[in-house]
Amino acid sequence: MGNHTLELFKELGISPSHTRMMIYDFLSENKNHPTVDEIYQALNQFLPTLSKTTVYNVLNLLIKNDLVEAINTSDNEKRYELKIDDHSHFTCIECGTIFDIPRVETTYDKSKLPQFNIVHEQVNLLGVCNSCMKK
Amino acid sequence: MGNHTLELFKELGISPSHTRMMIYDFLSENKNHPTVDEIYQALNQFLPTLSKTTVYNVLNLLIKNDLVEAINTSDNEKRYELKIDDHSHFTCIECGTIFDIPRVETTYDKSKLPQFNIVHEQVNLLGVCNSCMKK
DNA sequence: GTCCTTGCAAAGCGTTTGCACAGAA
DNA sequence: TTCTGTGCAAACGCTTTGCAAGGAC
Repeated sequence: MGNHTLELFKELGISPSHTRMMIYDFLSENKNHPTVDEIYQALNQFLPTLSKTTVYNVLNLLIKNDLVEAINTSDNEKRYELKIDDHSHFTCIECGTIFDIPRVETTYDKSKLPQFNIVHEQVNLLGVCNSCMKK
Repeated sequence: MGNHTLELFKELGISPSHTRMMIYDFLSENKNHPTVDEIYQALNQFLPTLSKTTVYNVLNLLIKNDLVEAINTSDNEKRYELKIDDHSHFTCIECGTIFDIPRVETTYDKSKLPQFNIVHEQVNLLGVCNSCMKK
């Protein structure tokens, strides 16, 4: 896994520092859209001198290189995820958790939107998740 | 228009103060997803003692009453719109402008997502708008 | 009088910036 | 040496909170 990350970074010309690979691998292993604080808390055990600034620096670097995507949440806090598989999101309006779901297909006529050069689409379903429904 | 707003507020039990109706009417006439600051700047001419706190207060009140929806943008600033017509969004990745577009239909199988009670869906197309393409 | 809207000031909090230190090339 | 990754501290900007003054009823 780390080996794959190493090669990926080299291909993109990103110097593969320990911290950068740790953050990338963390996102690769934790598909729950963590916040900066959650990434920081988790990695601080292994990198005792880690700072949130570095987490921000690395995430923004990975975003520039199209490896990571930021999700803007309603509570003014961004969440981050690897930009690898094409999927959609379900957001629970009770607890705010974001779930990955299989890609939701859309149907629209591009010729009716000639004023836009559409390159990407996001679908977010909203509702109540299972554990919140039980409450 | 103001008359419609007055009745709408009364139905919902919202006391129809001048400031509240002004903010609602502003959103009704300006479908360009303004920020709090844009609303404040625009209405401050007519309400010289207006404060941003009041704009926040009113918007959050309208959100609670399902009249207004907040859009979370990538620049950590929320944008607001009336929650009336069912539409989708196109966001320009160059200038950040959000355009309303006709509702984009989705095709997914609800039975394959039994763990979620889906009540709403959002579609956001991303790309470059006309005026940014010319640059 | 009581309740509620408004708004000033301050706090809160996520994020970015300035800058310096240390390590890599 | 030069460049670059890291991290402390401070600044920044949007949003919320505390609280008091004034108006509505």
